[in-house]
Amino acid sequence: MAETPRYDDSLTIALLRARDAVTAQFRDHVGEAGLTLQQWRVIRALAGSTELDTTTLASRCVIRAPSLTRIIRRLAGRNLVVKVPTRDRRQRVVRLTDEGEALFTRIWEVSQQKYAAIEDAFGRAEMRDLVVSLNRLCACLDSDSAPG
Amino acid sequence: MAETPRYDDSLTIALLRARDAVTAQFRDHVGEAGLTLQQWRVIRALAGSTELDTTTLASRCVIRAPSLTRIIRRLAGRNLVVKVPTRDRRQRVVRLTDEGEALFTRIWEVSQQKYAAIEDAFGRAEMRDLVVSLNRLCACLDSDSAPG
DNA sequence: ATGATTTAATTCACATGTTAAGTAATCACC
DNA sequence: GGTGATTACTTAACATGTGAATTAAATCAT
Repeated sequence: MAETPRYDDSLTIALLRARDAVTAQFRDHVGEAGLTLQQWRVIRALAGSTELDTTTLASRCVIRAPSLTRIIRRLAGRNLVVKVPTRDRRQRVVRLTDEGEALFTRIWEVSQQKYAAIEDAFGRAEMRDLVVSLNRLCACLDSDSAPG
Repeated sequence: MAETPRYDDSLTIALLRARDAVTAQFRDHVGEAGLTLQQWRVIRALAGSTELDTTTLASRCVIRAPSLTRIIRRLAGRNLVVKVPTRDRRQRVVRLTDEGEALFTRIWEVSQQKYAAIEDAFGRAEMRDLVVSLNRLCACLDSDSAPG
C-alpha cells in the first residue's frame, strides 16, 4: 500500500494495472460459469444470434487469430458455438448455440451489475471520458507508424 | 477502418485495445534485443543496481509470481540477472549483471524516444491526465471489494 | 482455363497468464 | 525451544499470447 513504484508514471504500467484491476472484477463470476475471460469476450461478441468470421471476432475481442482458433475449438467442444456454412470456404463463421445463448444470458446479468458498480465507484462521466481518451490514444498510435 | 464494433464503449475492450496499441510501439525494438516485453519490464525495474525481491518485482512489473519465476530463470540463464544472498532465505532477491545493465542502456535510449513520440502524438497533458485517471481507477477498484 | 498471387485460417514452437497445490523458511506463542 | 500458522516462492497443469511457417481457397492476370 505504502510503496510507490518508481515508474508508476509510465503509461504502459498504468494500462496494465488498470486492465488488471478491471478484469479482476469479472474473473471470479465468469470463472464460476466455467469460462475464461477470453472465452467470455467471444461469447459476448456472438450474443444475440450474431454470426461472425474469425477475423472480425479477433478484432472485436482483441484476441489474436491463433488464440481464437483454440478458443473456438474449445467452445465448440462444449457445444456453446457452432460453425456456420459460408460461400467463401476459407472463412470460419461461427454463432452461439442455444446453450451458448443461455450461458451468455446467465452471466450477462451479473456482469452488467458489476460494470455498473465500477461506474458508480469511478464516476459515470469520468468513465465515459476515460473510454474516449483510450480510444483516441489507439487512433493516434494506429495511424502514424510511418517513420520520418 | 469503417467497422465500429458494437461494444467499443466497453471499458474492458478499450483498455485491451489501448494496451495493445501502446505495447505494439515497443515490441519490435525490444524483440530485436532478444527480449519479450515482460522480460524488458523486469530488466527496467532492476536498472541502476536496484535489488528487488520477487514479490516487489511482481507488483511493479504487473506480472504474477509464477510467471516471474520463469522469467527470472530465463534471464539468469542468459546471465542478465543474478541472485543476491539475503537474511530471509525464503526471499529471492535479484539484481542485474553488468551485461544486464548494458542491455538495459542499449534498449532504454530508443525506448524513451518511442515513448516521447507517443506523448507528441497524443498530447503531453492529455497523457498525464490519462495516467492519473487510470491510477484513480485502480484505486477505486482495489479498495471496495466489500459487497453490501 | 492455367498458373502466380493474395487472403483466411490453422498449426507450430515457445513464452506468459492463471489458479491451485506444494515446499521451505520464518514467526507467534507458549 | 518446539509446534502450528504464516509467508515467499516454486511447481504443475492448462489456457492464452506471439510470430513464423503452413495449408487451403479465392482472386487476378493473362
